[in-house]
This record gives sequence, C-alpha cells and structure tokens, in this order.
Amino acid sequence: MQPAILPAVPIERSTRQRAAIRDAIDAAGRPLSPQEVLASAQSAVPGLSLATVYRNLKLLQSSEEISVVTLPGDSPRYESVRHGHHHHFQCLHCSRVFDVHACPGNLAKLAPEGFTVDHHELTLYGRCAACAGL
Amino acid sequence: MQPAILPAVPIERSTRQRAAIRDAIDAAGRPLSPQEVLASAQSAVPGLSLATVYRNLKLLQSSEEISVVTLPGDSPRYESVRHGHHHHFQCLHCSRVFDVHACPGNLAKLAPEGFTVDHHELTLYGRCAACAGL
DNA sequence: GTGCTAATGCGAACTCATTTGCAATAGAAT
DNA sequence: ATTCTATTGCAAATGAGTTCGCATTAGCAC
Repeated sequence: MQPAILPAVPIERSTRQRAAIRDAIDAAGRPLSPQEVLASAQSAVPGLSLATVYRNLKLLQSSEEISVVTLPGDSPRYESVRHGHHHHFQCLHCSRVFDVHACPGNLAKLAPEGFTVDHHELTLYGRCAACAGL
Repeated sequence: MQPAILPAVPIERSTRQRAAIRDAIDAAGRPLSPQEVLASAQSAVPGLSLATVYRNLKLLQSSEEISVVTLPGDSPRYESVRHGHHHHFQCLHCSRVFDVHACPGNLAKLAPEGFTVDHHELTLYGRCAACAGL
C-alpha cells in the first residue's frame, strides 16, 4: 500500500533496446502504453520483447526519466518527465492519450468541508484530431 | 472496445440479497467498491457472497439504478444514478471515494486544436475529513 | 402447497496486465 | 581478446479483479 520511494538509481549499461524505448517515449510527445512503446521501439529493434519494455519502463522510472500517467478505467501510460503540471485527453475512438497543457486551476475549494486537497487529475474525453471525421 | 448498449432490463425477482446491496449503495452516499458493498450489505445478509454482489452490480447497472465510477489507477466503484454531473475525491490515506458536487466547467476549450471534447473526469486527491488528523 | 425457474453460495476458472526464472547474449572495463 | 555480469528473449507464473458452472435455495404465480 505504501508507495515505494524510488531513489534515482543510475542505470548500469546502455543497450540498443533501452535507447529505442527511451527514444520512442521521447519522440511520441504523448503518453504511451507499454504496447505502444513496444510497437514504436520495434521499428528500431525488431526483436524487442514486451518483457524488456516493462523492465525498462520500471528502470526509467527509477532513474526519473519517465513518469506514469494513470487514467480512469485504463492501464497506465508513460511519458518523459520534462512536462510540468498538465492533464490528459483520451480519444474515445482510438484510445490514444494526449497531453493537455492547461489546467482549470484552484480546485482545492471544490472539496467538501474538512477535506484537504493535495493534487488532482483531469481527463478529457472526445475525438482527437485524427479521429475527428471517422 | 465498443461499450455494450445496455437496455434497461427489468429485474425479475426481489431478494434479500439484492435489497441489501441496493440499500448499501443508496445509504453510502459515496461510490463503493464491490468489497465495500459486500461488507456493508453483509450486516443485513450475513451469508452474502461476493459473486452475488458482482451479479447484482451488473443487474442494477442494466436496470439503470446504479452507475460505475472509474478512477485513475484503481478499480471501479458503484453509486446510485440519481446524482447529476459531479466529480470525485479519493482519500490518499483510506482510499475511499467521495462525491464532489462541483465542477470547474467549460473544459472543452482546454483541448488542443482539432480535438472535440465530449465529457471529462476530474478526481481530487487528499485527506478526507476522517483521515485529516491521521 | 406445488411447480417453475431466477437467484444464490461456493469454488474453480478466467482475463489481462505485469512479473519472473533461466539460459543465452552483449556492454564495458581490463 | 577475455572476463564479468547486466540485460535480454522466451515462456511460464503471478495477482487482482471478475466471471462462471453447478447444485441448492427461495421468489412468486397458480
């Protein structure tokens, strides 16, 4: 239940697989699912396995290069850490997730009396630009 | 991927179990997990099983008495349908979910160019009143 | 009360994302 | 080139949540 406190552990070696995974996430500009990472990184490393994607997603989190994006009712996505506070948009048609660099802000006051707000997650749903006409 | 279209199917019989489950959800005033429904409804029907809770959660959804609340990175909760548009608060300490009857509103404009916003989900995180001092 | 069958309780089975064991491979320091 | 061991690919295993098969129980119409 206690979330593990992950010190920024240095990664030991540099491998083609890890580079491909890192590049896929950096290049995407949006949070990717493990499957999406696999598909994208396989164009650089065809034999790449899903287990390696998972292992590296965990390593890259430990080294604080990527962060997890959790969405209501869907499995986690991963994105580069550089982005500051922002939210997400999920397309109802293709299920892809995009960044939304805006925030309604000042949501603490929405909570009931006696509740303390620490942070918040906002997810917009609709059609992404690519799926708009489909 | 296509969400099943559930017609409001009438429930055939009324049982003690179903009544207890319905009452637990109605009385809670906040979305409950299947386990919470079980625990609460078992005070009325001690022998109640989790399978029956799941079966009735599904039935009560079909009959449009309850709706599902999905949260980032957590399993679904269930609540009475009567509430209108609202959001949720999850306590970081006890994991319970509460209703937030407020909405920042007008979020469609936050989406990127070419994106269409259909609806949105907002989840606040922090300490609930009961866990404030813990 | 009788009969029909929906609903229940139990445990086993399933789903799906994620993790792990293990032998083989390949960074990188020497 | 050699050595050491982190990393990989594969397949099997895990785990949490949810569903299902089946014999039994219990609504409800008659």
